[in-house]
Amino acid sequence: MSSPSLPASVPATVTVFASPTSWIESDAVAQCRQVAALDGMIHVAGMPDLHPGKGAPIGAAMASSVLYPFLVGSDIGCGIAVFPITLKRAVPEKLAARFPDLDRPLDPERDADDPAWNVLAGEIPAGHTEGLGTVGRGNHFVELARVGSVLDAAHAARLGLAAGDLVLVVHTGSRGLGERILRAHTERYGAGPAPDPEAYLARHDEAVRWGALNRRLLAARVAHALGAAPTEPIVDECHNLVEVRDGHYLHRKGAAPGDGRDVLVAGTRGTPSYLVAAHAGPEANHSVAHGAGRKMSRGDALRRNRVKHTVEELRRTPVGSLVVCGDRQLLFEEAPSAYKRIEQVIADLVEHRLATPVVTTVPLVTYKTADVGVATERRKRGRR
DNA sequence: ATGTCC
Repeated sequence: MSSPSLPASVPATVTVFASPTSWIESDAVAQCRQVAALDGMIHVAGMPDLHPGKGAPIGAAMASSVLYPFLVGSDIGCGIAVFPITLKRAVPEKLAARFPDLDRPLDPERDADDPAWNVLAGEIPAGHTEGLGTVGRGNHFVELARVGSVLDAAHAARLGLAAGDLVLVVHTGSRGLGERILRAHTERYGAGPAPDPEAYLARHDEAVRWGALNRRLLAARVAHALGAAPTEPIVDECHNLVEVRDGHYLHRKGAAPGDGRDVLVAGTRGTPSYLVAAHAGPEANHSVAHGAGRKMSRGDALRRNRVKHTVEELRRTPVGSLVVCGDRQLLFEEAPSAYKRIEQVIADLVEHRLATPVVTTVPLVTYKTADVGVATERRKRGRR
């Protein structure tokens, strides 16, 4: 019995999980269609935080019979983890000053006696020590937050969370390692598929493990600096990776695994985040959103927010939290107004039955990059 | 996103 096979020219299906009132840039949808036209592509699922990326959309899960490294991008293994933390008092002003320098890597030899190494079980993946224990730039952060609303009491209790509890939220990835892995591919094959998927996946898996280790090291560094005990994460999902699933390659770029996992969907540095129970099916490529999603490009955000906001109001947010960020440009690029409303993203996930909110986390202190002195900042920027 | 383009 011969089964009818589709001609290779038929593009994959594209589904975007956002309500009509949600703002999705047409450029991002166009990128989804471009991806759908790639050889071997089966289905593209756009999450409600969908926005344009460099060549490929961010906030998308893309299934194909062919592995395309560029669809995952350079920050292989990037993800968000949540660690419970116990502190006697949580005064943002006092705690912000105690955050360690998370731009300085942990050196296995020089910092051999750093207690953060206790989270290391086994070898450092790929033997890669460059940048280990650092947060990076862009949308990455380490945040001390307080559990705000409890929206699913039973599920929150299972996670050991109650209103008022403190958590560390860590968003970072594989730093230079993932970038090196993608570059090794693109130098030879550009945006083409991986000719040896197993070889790419072996290196990819190391970057995924490195990212997870990096999040643990960062949480341990902060816990120790704040006088608390390091803990295991209660949530840790990676949103840039390839998963081999149902005999296909499921690429996630800014999309978290949504099949029965708990996921922290990041808000902004000035609004709550949502911990959700995800239950996304095949139509959504088993994925959920990873955050609020950019509403403005970095360039637009810098231009608009430089005239709209003062540095002071971005460092002290509407929810009363502090942002540690010695880089003014990054502060403007990452301002809450550069992002979509997290409530709308969550509402879209709920409406499409992809996730159920469990708790909100409200920022107290968000670390972006070391807080340099004003004089140093002026020298760096070379003006005024 | 990134030891990135001065």
